This record gives sequence, C-alpha cells and structure tokens, in this order.
Amino acid sequence: METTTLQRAYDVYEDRCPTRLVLDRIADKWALLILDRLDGEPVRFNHIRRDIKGISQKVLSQTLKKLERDGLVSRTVFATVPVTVEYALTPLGRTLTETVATLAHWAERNMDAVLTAQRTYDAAAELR
Amino acid sequence: METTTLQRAYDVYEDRCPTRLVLDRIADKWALLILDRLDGEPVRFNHIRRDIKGISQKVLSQTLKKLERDGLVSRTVFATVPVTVEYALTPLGRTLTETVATLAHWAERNMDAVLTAQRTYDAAAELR
DNA sequence: CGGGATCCGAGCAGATACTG
DNA sequence: CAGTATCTGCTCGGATCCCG
Repeated sequence: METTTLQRAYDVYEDRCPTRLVLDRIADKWALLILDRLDGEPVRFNHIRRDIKGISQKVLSQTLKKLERDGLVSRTVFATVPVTVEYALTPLGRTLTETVATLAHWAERNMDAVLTAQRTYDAAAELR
Repeated sequence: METTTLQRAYDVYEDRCPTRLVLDRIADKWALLILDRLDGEPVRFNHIRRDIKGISQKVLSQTLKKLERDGLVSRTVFATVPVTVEYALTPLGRTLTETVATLAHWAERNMDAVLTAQRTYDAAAELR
C-alpha cells in the first residue's frame, strides 16, 4: 500500500510510538472546542464552562488537564479569595488552533452538502 | 465573548442545528484514519482492515457506513463471486482529506514537543 | 471560584459465530 | 469476500456532594 502520514502515525502507535497519542487528543470533540474557545485572551474555568454549552465540569476539568499535560494549554493560579484560575493557549497550542480552525471552516462550508447526502442516503434506505 | 467558528457550530448544535454532526464525525479517530487511508485509489473492505491495524471489522463497517451516509465515501459493489466491494473518497470527501492531512502533519512535526511537555508535567506531578 | 471524589447508567468496543 | 447478529464487558460521561 502507499503510506500516508496518518497511517504512518498509526503504524508507529502499534509499536507504542506516541504520534498516535497526539492524534487521540486531536480527535476529541471537547478538546477541539476548548482549544477553539481559548483562542484569544485567557479565560477562567467557569467562563469556559458557560460558553461551551453541554460540557460537564468533570469533563472540562479532565480535558483541560490533558491539554495542559500536552503543553497545549497553560494554567495560571491567582491567589485571590476566592481563587482565580486562568487558562490560555501556549505558543504550541496556538499553532494547533490554526489548523483546527481550518477544520471548523470546512464544517461550515460543507454542512449543507453533508446534510443533503444524509437525506438521500436515508431515503434510499427507506425503500428497503 | 468573542465568537469563534467552532463555538458558533456548537451553539447551533444546542439548537439542534447540524454543524455539530459534522464535527462529531471529524472528531472520530477511526473515521480520520479511514479517510486518510482512502486517499488514493479505491480499496476493498478487508484491505482497509488489514492496513488499519487494531480496527475491528465491526467498527470498520459502522464507520464506513457513517462516512457513506455523510457523502464522504462511496461504496461500489461488483457482482463477482465472491462479492467485491470497493470504497473510495467522493469529491466531497477528498476536500476533507486535504484538511485532515494538515492535522496529521502537525502531529508529526510537534510530537516531540508534546512528549517533552508530558514528561515535564509528569515529573512535576511526581514531587507531590 | 475551581475544582476533587464518588456513584451510576448508557453506549461503545471486542470476541465469537454465522451468512449471502 | 464482505459483512450481520449477539453477547458481554468496560469505559466514558452525567449527576451529586463536598472542600479549600
């Protein structure tokens, strides 16, 4: 077979190489939404939670921790009362959001085409 | 808040708009690997299965069906004995793989940085 | 405010067996 | 060859309670 980039990444994962770990992070819908939300000025925990409707505090916390571990997001604690915590993109994270934005634009542009395809597919399945 | 593309997509989803459905598809690791594998000439079912190590036949079948429903992948049956089925990207699917490839390249380029960040993070956590 | 700890149910994934 | 069907985990995510 011809070898594509993603496939190489996967092959390597099978040998316990970590490119795939990066892919797993990218393929997480909550992580994508959070990264996208952090594009701009630093944001506080509950602020993110309010903005990304439907995310639970648990999942938000877990995902932020993963992103911080990967060096994509920074976490800054301010010793106020009560405590204030700000999350922001690291320079590395910023390079990723540029790519992620491309995906988002694709989704916006091609949403209608996908929906039309779905309706056609479902209509054909109906006949059986 | 400032409104980003992905956030708009999510907001709309909360109102049952379908942009988010597209994002859910994109955020699926198996779907990404399959789309990437299909970039090129048409491929048969078991061929994909062999190439994408670790995928089960059930998940491959389900994911291909979703991708076909979304109009990203085409399925062609040849009346041989036994039956031959070829999967290929549709023109729409091809526009997506271009973007996906960008993500894959990001992963390749920044894998080392991510790993270093993880080690630093874990070392710091170790001290507690 | 920014989380951690716990419990619980649904859904997804793996293994196996069977079929046109 | 290209799947479907079934069963069985087992993880993920939601809800709730709590704390510094």
